[in-house]
Amino acid sequence: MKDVKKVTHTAIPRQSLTSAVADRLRDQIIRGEIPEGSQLRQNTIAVQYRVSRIPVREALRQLDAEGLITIVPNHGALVPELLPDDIEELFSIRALLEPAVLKVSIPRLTDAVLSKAEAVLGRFENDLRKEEHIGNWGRLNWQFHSLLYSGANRPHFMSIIRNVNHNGERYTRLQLYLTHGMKRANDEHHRILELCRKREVNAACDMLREHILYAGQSLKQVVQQSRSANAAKPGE
Amino acid sequence: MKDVKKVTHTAIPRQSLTSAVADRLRDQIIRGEIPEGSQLRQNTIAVQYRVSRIPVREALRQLDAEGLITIVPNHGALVPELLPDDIEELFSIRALLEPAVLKVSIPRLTDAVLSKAEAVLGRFENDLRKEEHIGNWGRLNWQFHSLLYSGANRPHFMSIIRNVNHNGERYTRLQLYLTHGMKRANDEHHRILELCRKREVNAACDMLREHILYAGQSLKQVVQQSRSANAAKPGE
DNA sequence: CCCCTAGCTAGTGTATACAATATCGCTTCT
DNA sequence: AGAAGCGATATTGTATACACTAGCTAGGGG
Repeated sequence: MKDVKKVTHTAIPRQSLTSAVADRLRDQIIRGEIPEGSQLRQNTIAVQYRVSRIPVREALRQLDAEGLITIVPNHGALVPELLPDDIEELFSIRALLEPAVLKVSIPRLTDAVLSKAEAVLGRFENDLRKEEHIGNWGRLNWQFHSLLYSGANRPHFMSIIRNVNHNGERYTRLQLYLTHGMKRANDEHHRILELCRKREVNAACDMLREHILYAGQSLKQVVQQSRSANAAKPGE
Repeated sequence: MKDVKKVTHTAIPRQSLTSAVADRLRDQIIRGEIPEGSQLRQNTIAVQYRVSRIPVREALRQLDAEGLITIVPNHGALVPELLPDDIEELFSIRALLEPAVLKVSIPRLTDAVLSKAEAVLGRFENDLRKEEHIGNWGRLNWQFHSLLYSGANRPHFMSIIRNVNHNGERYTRLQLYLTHGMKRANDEHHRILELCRKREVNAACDMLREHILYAGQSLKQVVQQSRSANAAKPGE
């Protein structure tokens, strides 16, 4: 009977409203549904989600610490603007941390994990064919990457990498329309996965680093172009 | 007259209670005044600081996102236990990120910054001689390191590095009693600073990496010993 | 006509009050 | 005596209410 309690406890992880609000806001920001520069009004969010402002405020504090929003005292929370320099920074952080984790992870990757990763790539390609529904590209991309790192058992690394990826994902949306970039990313994913299967640690890490750096470079270019285009016609 | 308003606005940056509470709690955790394993009772903290529980809760959310505490739903906030593996992880993150930032920073370091860093080392040695008052070693150490990186202008890097340093500082206290380690760290600081002055980028970055890795290694050893000693006499 | 200021309004910051949940000791039954 | 269930208490979670701040607009004075 003791087990029942434990099972229900893990089965129904009634998360606090704060966490729920944080998750949904994070998702909306990452997907670009809440665009950069937006003011996050506590009351508006509270009404939307049918909660009081307390959980909203706590969620905002958390997202601020994750780097997704910026809280200005007595001024509220903003989704910060995304500058090309930020992209370069975020992707160089990834290029440093992720290969280091992969290196430790590869020797401990099980076949189960590898085929899970393959399955994720399958779903990715499926979405890619449909052209539409690119909304969960970011989620699949993160699933793939984090699966590759799962053998390393490095929680601190993972927590940082996750945050940085989330921040980067905000930009990735822009690139989505460039099917070219996604196709290339997909090919690279397959080759990286293959190298992991063969346990070719150094080659896999090198390719991962290149993969990340290339994505950052091309993304930066897209954003720069998009910015200058917007600057040309500033009034919406 | 306009100026008056502006001046007072910048002069008295009345931070919110939430931020103030977060700062003081962070400090207490880093210094070890709140030891690992502690339960952070919202009410207790609120009474201590003469505030309501609202700012306390928000501060706790923030510290949780910074990795300094762990919030368990309906169970409160804990200062997590510090395991040797965590130390290794935290210091390898530093060893990856900080040299990368230093590399970009060195060419842009001004003489003013360099002498500021030197001054920090002076205060450090002063404290070292007095033997006591090692309480602000962590603060000085961080000042020195962040000064060296200040030329890079990499806010995302810095935010992560700051958090990781804070987490590591919790352990550093243990090593404080080993004056040997601190003396060595001080020497290394001087040599790193000298290399920065000479703009010998690669040498400085290499030495910084070694500096970090060595600190991590020796700290890990100390913690392991301390743990096994405590395990021998578990009942306090 | 412009500027400056006072008051109004929207929004954030904080406190108090209430609800839900967990913990621990006690009783009770076997 | 031991274990299971129940209840009292402490602690967290959430809502409502109030206080403070900032930004804007309209009105008055130079």
